[in-house]
Amino acid sequence: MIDRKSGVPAFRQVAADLREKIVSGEFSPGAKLPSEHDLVDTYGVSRPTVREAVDVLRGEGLVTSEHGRGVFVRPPASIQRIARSRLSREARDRNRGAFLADAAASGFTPSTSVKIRFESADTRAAGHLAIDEGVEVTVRDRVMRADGLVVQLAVSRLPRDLTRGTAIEDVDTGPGGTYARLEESGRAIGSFAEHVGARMPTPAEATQLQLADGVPVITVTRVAYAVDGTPLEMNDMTLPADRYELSYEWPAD
Amino acid sequence: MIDRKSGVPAFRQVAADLREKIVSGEFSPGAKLPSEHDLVDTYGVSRPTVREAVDVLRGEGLVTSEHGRGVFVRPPASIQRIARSRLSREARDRNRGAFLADAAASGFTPSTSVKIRFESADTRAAGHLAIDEGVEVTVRDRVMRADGLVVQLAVSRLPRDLTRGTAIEDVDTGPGGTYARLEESGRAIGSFAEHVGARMPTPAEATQLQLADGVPVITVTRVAYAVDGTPLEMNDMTLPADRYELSYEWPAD
DNA sequence: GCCGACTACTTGTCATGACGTGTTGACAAC
DNA sequence: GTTGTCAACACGTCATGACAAGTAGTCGGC
Repeated sequence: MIDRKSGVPAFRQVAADLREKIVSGEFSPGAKLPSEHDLVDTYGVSRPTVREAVDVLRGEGLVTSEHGRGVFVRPPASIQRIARSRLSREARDRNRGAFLADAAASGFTPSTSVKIRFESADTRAAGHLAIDEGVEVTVRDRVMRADGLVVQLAVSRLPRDLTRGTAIEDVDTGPGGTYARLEESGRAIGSFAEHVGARMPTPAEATQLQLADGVPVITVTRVAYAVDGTPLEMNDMTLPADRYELSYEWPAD
Repeated sequence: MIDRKSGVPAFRQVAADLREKIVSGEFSPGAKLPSEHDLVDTYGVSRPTVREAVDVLRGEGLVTSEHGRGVFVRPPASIQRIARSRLSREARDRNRGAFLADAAASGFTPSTSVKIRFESADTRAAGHLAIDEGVEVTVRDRVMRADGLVVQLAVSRLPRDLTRGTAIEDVDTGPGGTYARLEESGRAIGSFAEHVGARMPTPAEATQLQLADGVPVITVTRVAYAVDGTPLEMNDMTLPADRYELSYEWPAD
C-alpha cells in the first residue's frame, strides 16, 4: 500500500488513498472510516502517521472525527441561498427582515438575539460610511439561529445621527426592520453594495457557529446607500461556507 | 505559561498564546516566530506539542512555515477587487476579456493558457445550462496568471450547438472574447447570475494556485443568459480567498 | 577575492509508548 | 423489563527519541 521509496511522506500517501476512497464513494457520506488501529494494520504505519493523515483530510473538510465514536465522512451540507431579490422593498413590507424571509422560504424556525451598543467609528467603518474616524456609530450585533442552531452572525453599523430617536436603537426595530425605519425618517434606500470574501474562522467564530474543522466562513459586507449616494448602513455578515451559497443576478447592460 | 490543571490541552494554550502575540502585533507580519526548540524551552512542553500548536495556527492561515528557515507570520495579501461592472459591454468592446481588463487596472502582466475539450454535460452543467444530461458541451479550461503566478482557474462550458463554427472553439476567441462571439452569432447576452461559495482547496488546486495552508478558495459559478432567458454559458471560477474580494452593487428596487 | 565544503540550525517525518476521556454494548443486579 | 456497572474500544493528548532534509553562514582552499 505504502511506497517507502517514493519520497512522498507516508502520511500523505495514506491521506491520498483515503481521499480517493471517499471521493470515489467507497466510503459513502456519513460512513465511518476504519478505526485508527485498523488503519495502522492496513497501511503498516504507526498511529501518529495515521492521525496525521486523518488531520489532512479534516483540514480539507472531508471528514469529522468524534471522540469515542470514530471518524466519519462529512455529508454534503444543505445549502441556503441569499438572493438579491430578498432585499426588495416588497419583501421588506411583508416581513421584519431578510433573515426571517429566508426562514419562511426554507421552513426552519428562526430566532435572533440582538445587542445594541455605541462605539466610535474605526478606519474601516469610517471608510464604508463616509464619515470621520471617531464619529459615534450605532452598532446592532445580531446572532441568527435556525431551529436553535447559530447559522449567521451580523454586525450592523449606522452613523448615530441617523438612528437617534428611532426604533433602530431598540432591540425590536418593528415591521420591515432597520431599512423601513430609515425610509420613515426620510432616508430612502437608493442602492446596495456587497463585498464578498472568505477566510478561516477565528476560534471564537468556530465555536459560536459550531463549525467543523476545514470549513471556511464567507464574509459579506453590505452597504446601503441613500438615493443621493450617501452611505446609510454597513452590515458585516459571517456565514458558514458549508451552509450558504450566495446568488446575484443583474442585466447585461 | 501553561496551566496543566485547566483541562485545556497544552497545545491549545500554546496556540492561543502565540495567536494573541500575533494579532496584538508583538509578532509583526512577516516576522519569524521563535524556533520550535525555543518554544519548547519557553512553554516547557515537548516538540510534538509545539508543532501541534503551530499546526493550529497554520490551519487558521495565520502563519506559514518554511523548511529549514522557520515559521513566519503571514503578511496580509494584497486584495484584488472584482466588481460586476467589469462585464459591461463597453469594457468587452475595449478588451479581450474580463481578466485582461483587471490586469490593465492593476498593472500586472497577465497571461493565460487555454485548453479546449468537449464532453457530455453532467447533472450540474445540465441544470445550469437547461439542457439534457449527456448533451455535448464545449469546455474552455483556462489558467490565468499574473506576472507568471497562477491566480485564477476558470472552466467555461457552453452547449456545443452554440459554438460550432465560431472562434469559441479556438484557443484565441478574438477581440471581446466569448461573449462577443456569441453576440455576433445573434445571441446577445441579456443577464448574468453568479453563485458564490467557499471551501478548502483540493490538493491539486492548492498546488496549482500555490496556496498556503489555511487559505480557502472562493468558487464563483457565473451563468450568462440570452435576452429570452436561455442559458448560454456557465463559468466555474476558482479564486484564492486571500487575494480576491468580490463586489456587487444594485439599485434598491 | 571567489567558491566550495562544512557546520549549525531549522522544520519535516516517523516510531514507540503512555495515559486520559468519551462511547458503546454486554451482563448482572434489581 | 429496567437499570447500573464495567470492560472494550474509540479518539485525544503528550513525551521521548531519532533521522532526514532544506537553509544560511563560516571557513578554508584556491
